[in-house]
Amino acid sequence: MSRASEQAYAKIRSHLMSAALKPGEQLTEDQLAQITGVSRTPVREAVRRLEDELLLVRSDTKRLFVADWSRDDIEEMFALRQMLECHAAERAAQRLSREQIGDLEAINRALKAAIEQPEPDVVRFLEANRAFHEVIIEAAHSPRLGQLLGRLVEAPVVLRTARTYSQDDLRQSARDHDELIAAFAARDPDWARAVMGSHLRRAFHTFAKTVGPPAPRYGNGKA
Amino acid sequence: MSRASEQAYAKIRSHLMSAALKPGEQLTEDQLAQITGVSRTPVREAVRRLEDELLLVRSDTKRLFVADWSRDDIEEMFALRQMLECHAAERAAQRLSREQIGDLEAINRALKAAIEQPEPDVVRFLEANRAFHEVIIEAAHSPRLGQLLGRLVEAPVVLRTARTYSQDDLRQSARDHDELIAAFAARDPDWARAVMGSHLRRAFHTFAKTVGPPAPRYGNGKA
DNA sequence: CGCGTGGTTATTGTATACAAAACCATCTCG
DNA sequence: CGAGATGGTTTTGTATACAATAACCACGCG
Repeated sequence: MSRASEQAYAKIRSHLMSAALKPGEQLTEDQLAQITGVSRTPVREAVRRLEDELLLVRSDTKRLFVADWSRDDIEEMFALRQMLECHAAERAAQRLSREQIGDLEAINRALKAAIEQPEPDVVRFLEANRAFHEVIIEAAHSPRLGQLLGRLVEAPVVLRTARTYSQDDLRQSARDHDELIAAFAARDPDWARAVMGSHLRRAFHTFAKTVGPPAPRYGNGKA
Repeated sequence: MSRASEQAYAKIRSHLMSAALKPGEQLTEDQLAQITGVSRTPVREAVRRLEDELLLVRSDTKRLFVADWSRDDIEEMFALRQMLECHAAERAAQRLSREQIGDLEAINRALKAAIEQPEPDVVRFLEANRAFHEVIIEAAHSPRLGQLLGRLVEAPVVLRTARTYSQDDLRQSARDHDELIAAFAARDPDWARAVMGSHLRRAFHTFAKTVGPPAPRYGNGKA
């Protein structure tokens, strides 16, 4: 993307991450233009992208708001992500090159290094985690699959950066990654799929704990 | 979406369907502005949408082209669609209201009516087919799932409207729909998923026959 | 004769001014 | 007192002019 609109995108996104812009808050294009230092035209471009990624939403009458993900939204998102990313893992197991498997090992070493400190470096962890999954999606050789996943993966992470991760949770993720690498090395698609499935499902529950209780089976708070 | 950009979107799309704009052809924003009768600003908006739907693509240096779907692209798309829409069928089986099941029956009657003529009305068939699947996705109650599917479903259909459908193929589709309705009425998610799976996989093969032979397992024509 | 190189044109990206639509407070009239 | 109309204000949508960048082409050099 071009310079100004890319810059606008990055800047708005970082404001969302830092919670300078809060879920539910209304935004105007002018306001974002001021924040980003470019005119409304590239801002509109950036906003469209962020809408696609579900970080921003529009009301019925075109007013712009910071997205506010409910627990149900997050569960739905994880279910879809699990479906797609299990598929990716299965394909990747049949396609990963030796080099790519080596890359995954290196990334996971970096991820472990970020954990094993007096105070785990969550930012580095998240970055390594993202890179790990990206290699897998890349290796799946399904461009549209990558595109669809790009939409889903970032949003809840970005909007809830404040959440706390226990060191045990992080370590379990690293172990999952180790097992995924083993499945890939064995070229076993079924194994890879199964590990990815439990990896993501656990990640969901870990994530959900910090958000709130599940919605009741029938009826809801609004009724 | 707003008036001008919506109009631009619809007009460009119909040009793609009528093959007035051919796969691989380069486009300029000015040219599209002339065709649609609005300025470049809403055209850019429309183009973004069409890029999202993979009907248009950009070269590495931002040049715009009509997308040209290969057989492999179409197969990939159908695989993703199958994964997502089977999920939708499963959820829909647990959630469809009596009214919605009635709607499906009505839509499928209309679909059959479009087929059972001396010369099947393919346009009406496609429209009924789209409506049928839409009810299911709606009933799945998963807004993001609907959003993802919206991306995938239209593109190849639009870009290959010229294809010919045999009356037998169309009849088989109608029968699949009948069985889906039966599965929904029985509230059997497994059954619904299975029928949807074979329905779409058959649709892919039907579609693929008109496109070309599968790519060889190793190597390709380019080498 | 091939290939870089500079200038020229075509195309996309950005800013800005204006138009249309939505919002909101207030007033009017039943 | 309240429902709904009304006008001013805010916000989004569109057109247009200009800036930046990429493609093109012709020319000269090795």
